[in-house]
Amino acid sequence: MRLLFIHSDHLEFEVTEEIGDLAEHEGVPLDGRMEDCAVTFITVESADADDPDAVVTNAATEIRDVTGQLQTSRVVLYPYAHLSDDLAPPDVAKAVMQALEADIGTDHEVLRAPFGWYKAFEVRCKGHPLSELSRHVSGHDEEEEAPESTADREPSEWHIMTPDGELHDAVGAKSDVSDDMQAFIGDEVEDVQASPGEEPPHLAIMRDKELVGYDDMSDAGNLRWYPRGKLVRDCLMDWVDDLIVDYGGMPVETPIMYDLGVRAIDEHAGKFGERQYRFESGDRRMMLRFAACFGQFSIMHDMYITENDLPLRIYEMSTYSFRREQRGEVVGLKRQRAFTMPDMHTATRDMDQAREELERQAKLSLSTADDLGVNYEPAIRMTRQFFDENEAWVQELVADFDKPSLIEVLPTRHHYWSAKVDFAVIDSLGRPMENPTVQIDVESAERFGIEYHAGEETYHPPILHYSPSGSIERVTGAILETAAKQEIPRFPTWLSPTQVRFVPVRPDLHGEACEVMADQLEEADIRADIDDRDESVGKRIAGAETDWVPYYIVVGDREVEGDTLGVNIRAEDDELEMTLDALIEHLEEELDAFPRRSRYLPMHLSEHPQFV
RNA sequence: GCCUAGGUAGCUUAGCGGUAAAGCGCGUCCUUGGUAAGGACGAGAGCCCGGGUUCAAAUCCCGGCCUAGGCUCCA
Repeated sequence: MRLLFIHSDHLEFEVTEEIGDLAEHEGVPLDGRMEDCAVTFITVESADADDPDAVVTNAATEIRDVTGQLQTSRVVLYPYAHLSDDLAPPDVAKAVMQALEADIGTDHEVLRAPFGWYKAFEVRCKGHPLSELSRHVSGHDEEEEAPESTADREPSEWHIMTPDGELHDAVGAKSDVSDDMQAFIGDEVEDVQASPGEEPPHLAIMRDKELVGYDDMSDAGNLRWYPRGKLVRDCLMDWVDDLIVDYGGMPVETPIMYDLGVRAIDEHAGKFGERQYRFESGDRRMMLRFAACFGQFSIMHDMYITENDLPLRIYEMSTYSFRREQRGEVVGLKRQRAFTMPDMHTATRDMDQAREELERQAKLSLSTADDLGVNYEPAIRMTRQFFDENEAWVQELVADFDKPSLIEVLPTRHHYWSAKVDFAVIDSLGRPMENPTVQIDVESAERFGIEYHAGEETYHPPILHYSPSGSIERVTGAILETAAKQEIPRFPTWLSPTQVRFVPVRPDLHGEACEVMADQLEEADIRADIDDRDESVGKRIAGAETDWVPYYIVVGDREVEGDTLGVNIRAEDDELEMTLDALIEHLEEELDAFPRRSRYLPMHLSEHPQFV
């Protein structure tokens, strides 16, 4: 709701013409005048329809605040549609105006102008500094969200469950768990602030290595990827796609924008308050998706699903999803306003199948930690009721993870999920980054009209939300944070923009030999380049080190004339004599399970432009 | 969104009322190199944007934007 206050010597109005069939005829005067009053022009907006009572209460508080400041007890409530372009339905607006009159009327003299009329009016503003004020009121801030906020919720119970099924007090168990889990407990349970004031190291790395940057011409939290970073990103996306298709997910692609005029969209979106990008397109109000739920639910809604189709797994790499996070929450690769999330939704027959799928999907994520070179700490969060009914299953889950797991038991359900598993990477400052997550959604099937058919009956399936890796940005961040903790910071070889680099001692004499070998590597789908810049050998080796090239080879007369190469293995800080074929064989083995992409930058470093 | 700190060359930073600096990168030349950075010279700056104070503002003040930290938030 928008409010415009004018502290006036007087206001006078009379109706001129009815607007459609909206006009109010009873309970309000069709003309009137009030002296020395706070004139309040009011626009009721679409979001107010979610909870009109709360909006009225909040608006009344604002009006009392203003009349208090203006030291007046006379108020004009004047419906005025022109303060916003996002109006509530007329019947809602009318009801809000009436309720507001009833509320304010208890301690003010109120003149309310009728809704649904063109009106002539005259107003004289007093002109002092406080005489013109505008306010924005919503149903959420003061009335709804605040009491719902975590601070006022009944606190969760926290435990550590060990793989043997024993439940321990979370804080008490700290001495028996890994450093990462200790940091996780510190952050989640004890509210410890790790490394306060320090900037996460991945920020410097993403710039220095020419991976990712900010763009001043866009909004905060919208990143741009340079070729080296784009290659890492694309490889990660290929990898997740392969993982999920192999698992049984069926890829789709769905729209990124949705019409807020559709009831289910508006209801669902309304729950997320201000955290969306919204815009007008022609005469439609649209929003950008904040996950792939909408599009995939829409597909499921339109499908004829039978019992035999379950579990039905619909998957999408959501380039992009948008969340207009608060400015202070947007940080580098940890949180953005536009991000890419692999998102799968699985419709299941019943809670038994939902639990079974959740377990398999969670295990799948956990098993990928080695591929990414990161460590995951598990957390299982659920309602008291879910835990009481499923304790044995939770024990089985933790035994399956084979890692002590953080257990959060929420006294009541606050979210759409009743149970949720997530995996956190602990960054180099000791702060958790939540990455993969899988949740059991017990609400959405009904809201979106998703059903499956079994015999004569139809049922709403429990639906799992699953992000097998977490957002691609956050995965990249987690890999960089993990690198920052390593003695020799590096990417896994399959993600390295350059996998093998040749350093010709004399580019004019040894460059050609390098090219022949680089071509041979590329034929085997290995990314190779040649540092042919006119720089000293020492400097170019330093370059291979700072570019985190996993394998690099100095090529001079000895190599050109001999059979073997001195291959520097960066991760091991070691040099091994081997033939090119042996190197290719070694890399084939190392890269076997991973996506292969060609170089994004020219083979010769002398041709690389500077992006940063 | 609120609070704190910062925004100076392509990058990282110094300067903090009085002629704008350094390192890296870039260009030219010398060096023709063997496992972590050879030398010389040179180009390159509406000092974030808009107002104000002052004889004089990158420097002080106010507002805005951006970045980070903290709070809150993370469906």
